[in-house]
Amino acid sequence: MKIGNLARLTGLSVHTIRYYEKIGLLPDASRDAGGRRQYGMEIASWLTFLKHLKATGMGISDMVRYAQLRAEGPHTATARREMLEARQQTVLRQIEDLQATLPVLDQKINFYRDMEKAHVMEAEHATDTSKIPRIRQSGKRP
Amino acid sequence: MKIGNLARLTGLSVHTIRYYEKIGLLPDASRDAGGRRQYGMEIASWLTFLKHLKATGMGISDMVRYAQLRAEGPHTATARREMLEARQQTVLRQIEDLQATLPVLDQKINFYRDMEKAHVMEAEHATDTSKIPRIRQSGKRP
DNA sequence: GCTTGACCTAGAGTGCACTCTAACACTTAG
DNA sequence: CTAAGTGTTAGAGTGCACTCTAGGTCAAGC
Repeated sequence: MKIGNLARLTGLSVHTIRYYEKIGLLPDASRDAGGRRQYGMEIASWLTFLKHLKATGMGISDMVRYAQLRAEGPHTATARREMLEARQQTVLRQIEDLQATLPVLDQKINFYRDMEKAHVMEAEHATDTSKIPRIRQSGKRP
Repeated sequence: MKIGNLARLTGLSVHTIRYYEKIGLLPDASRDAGGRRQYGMEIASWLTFLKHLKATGMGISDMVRYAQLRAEGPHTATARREMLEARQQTVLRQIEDLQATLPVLDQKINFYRDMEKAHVMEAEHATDTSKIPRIRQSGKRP
């Protein structure tokens, strides 16, 4: 597989794949006769896993560290497991932090709803629409 | 309240507060006789709300837009509510995305656990420790 | 034979959100 | 009176993660 193909497959840009190789996230690719990078499927799954790590908020430098451990062989299994367990914890904390923002947003949204209602009532009063019966909209009219 | 005090109160740096003013996240502060910024408590709660917006992943430019709407007055209530509702949706999506990474991490962690177990067993076999009874550690010994 | 398109390199540029520097002004405690 | 501390400005610098440019090579189809 050539680099453009891998890019299409993974959703990364060709530029990004070369950049990942340069910083050590990908092993130096083998080359064809013309010097072009040749990839196998295992690189696609490695990139997919990297995308998952990225989705956890892991930074490039940690991902490089993980890639180095992986390259060192099976005796780094424990170190890698510990990195992933640490990630688990940060993901859980991130979820908590995001969840904590929801009530804040909710409260403000309701505050604005009240503001809008008051604004409408004020307008109604100002133009004396209080005696004009409100039109009830029920169901959909296309 | 002077800027250093506000910084301590909100956990932001003095630099950041001035930067926020420059880009329009904070109204231009009133100054004392010596030209120093003077703040009231309402700025502290505004900054706290901005921190919540930041925690939702909102970028600076959107926060500036929100601040501008706020400065324009109550007739922008609807626009502001819509911004916050959009935020709600992105927060929910972010939570989902993070939750989706958890099984991936779990799987890999278990994979490494198995790898570690296999590694230990291999080592035991190599050094023929199979007949040496394992020491059971129960409770704590300081 | 020539054009097209995919690939190559080194290195420069981008956008975000700060973060810091230099050089100076003012206030307050000892 | 002076030193420490806090404030001021314009503008430069930082770190991250790409993203793009210039100038080239190479293979395949017409």
